[in-house]
Amino acid sequence: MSLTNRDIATIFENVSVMLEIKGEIIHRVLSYRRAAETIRDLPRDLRAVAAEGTLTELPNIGDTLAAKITEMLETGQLQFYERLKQEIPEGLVALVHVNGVGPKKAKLFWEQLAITTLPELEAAARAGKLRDLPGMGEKSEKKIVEGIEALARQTGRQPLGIAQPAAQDILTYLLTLPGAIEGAVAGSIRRGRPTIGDVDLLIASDDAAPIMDAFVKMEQVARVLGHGPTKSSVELLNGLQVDLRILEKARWGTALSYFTGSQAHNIRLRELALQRGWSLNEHAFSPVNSEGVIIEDAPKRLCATEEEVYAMLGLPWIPPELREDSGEVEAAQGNRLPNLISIQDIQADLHMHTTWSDGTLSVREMAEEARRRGRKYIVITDHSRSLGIANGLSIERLLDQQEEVRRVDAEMGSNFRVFHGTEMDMNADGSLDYPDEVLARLDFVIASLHVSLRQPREQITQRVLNALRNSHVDLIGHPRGQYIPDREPADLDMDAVFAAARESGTALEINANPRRLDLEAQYARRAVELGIPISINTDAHNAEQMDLLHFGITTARRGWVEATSVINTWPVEQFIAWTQKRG
DNA sequence: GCCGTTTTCGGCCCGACTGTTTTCAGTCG
Repeated sequence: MSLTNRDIATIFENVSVMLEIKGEIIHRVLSYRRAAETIRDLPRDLRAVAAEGTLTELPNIGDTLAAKITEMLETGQLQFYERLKQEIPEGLVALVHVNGVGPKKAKLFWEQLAITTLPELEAAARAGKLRDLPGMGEKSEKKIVEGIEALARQTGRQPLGIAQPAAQDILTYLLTLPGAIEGAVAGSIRRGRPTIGDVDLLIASDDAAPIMDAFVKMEQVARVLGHGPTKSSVELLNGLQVDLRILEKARWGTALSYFTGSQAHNIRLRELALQRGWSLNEHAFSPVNSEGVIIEDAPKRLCATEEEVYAMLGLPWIPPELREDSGEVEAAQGNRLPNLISIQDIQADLHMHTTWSDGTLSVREMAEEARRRGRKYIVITDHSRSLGIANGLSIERLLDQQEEVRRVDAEMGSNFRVFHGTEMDMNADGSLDYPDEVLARLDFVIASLHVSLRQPREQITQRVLNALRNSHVDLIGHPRGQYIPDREPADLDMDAVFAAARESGTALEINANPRRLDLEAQYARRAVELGIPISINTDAHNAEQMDLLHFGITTARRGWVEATSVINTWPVEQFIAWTQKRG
């Protein structure tokens, strides 16, 4: 029984909560939590890092936690955790997931009423047994019942592609209200995270109260979680939580920076501020004395733009997509921030479908829609023969299609090129879905996983390695096969995939469809570090999906990707030369 | 428990809102 990165992250997270319930000092608690986050976002198998002996080079992993990781990898369990479970019931961890219940309350319920599970807590709350506990009352008891009910119907994190338009709609409404000067969608949506826990909106106004009132009274609001003069929280009918913050325009820079996060990035900024003699919050920079205490009557420094905030810290403005405390502050200090790719850099879409397989438009229509959106060339890549559900192309139909593609290419004129490719399945048995002599006749070959995504690690990794070793294969499409939020990625050995891609020079895709966003940012970043070419494509099955490209660009930016690493930023001549050289 | 151009020991970001209090602890982001 071997533990995965995710298992180990979960154990550290549980340890963190249990230590907090135990009353351990908060910094030790946070160490476990930060380590869990590091591991959860790690683009490599911990086993490989441990084998290299470089665990302590990971952020937030020191000697102690490295030893604990090693123990878990070797024995499948953690003695420290097992002992902790004797002391603190593991079930208490679930209690703190209830909105309004934290470590102190969980401990109270356990010690006073022997509650150790969610059902027990709900029963006690409904029976009115919580209200007489110290610090509790009828209201907080009712809130716990509601919190448990909310947990039950909670849909979990929302895909960026759903949350972003929803957030924009609400913001647009709020900006129609009198007194609303400016607004922004902040938080994890602004940072472009693939899934969104809650929506953070920011409004600049000198008269917050009426806007707040309108916000909590919106028709799609199911429940008001909090309602103060400058900060409110609501749960929408669709389960999405939306937080609204309102500040004056003169504080827009500090407010937007604060509300964009991430929390870890904010902490870094505040530490930097302290080093420079300032306490930073969402309102302003306040001068502090040598003990770090705010000097009350000294003038504060307000920032109306984010650029001013970063300038106060001696830094260039850091793009939101980088604000995860994953090296961006150090890069900014060293003037080494990446020159991130932008949507204008994209010249081509190398992955799209037509009515030949499961698309809704013809080759000609797709070409025209792509040209209308400013692309200079595209590759038509319909599904291959084994993917019957998507009307995959037999060899005969594939060759027929090539004639049509050539004809459309000629019709479109020399300023727009249409190439012929395929999105070929890597079959469950490890074979590729077309023979080499067929692949040799295509301009561009994508290999993708669509079936048997739950194969064991060695088996599914081998399928991808087989494709990478075929010189006709130019790109691995949506490499990890995830589908947000329903389907977990395949259990691929990404170290092995990267090594093989580096060897063969095969590109890896960032699929821009917000249900995929695959490669995810941390993997894209690792791929680029290794010199592996990237391609950002829409995988469009219709015209509308071509407009989702920006999600792919955002994901690439989160992965520190520059245009030079992305093959579809190239002029068409360079693209042709690259594919021809690959054979 | 981590981490380091103020430190290998002694720090570790900061404020809004709620409910129960009568000045504040707990929770959240």
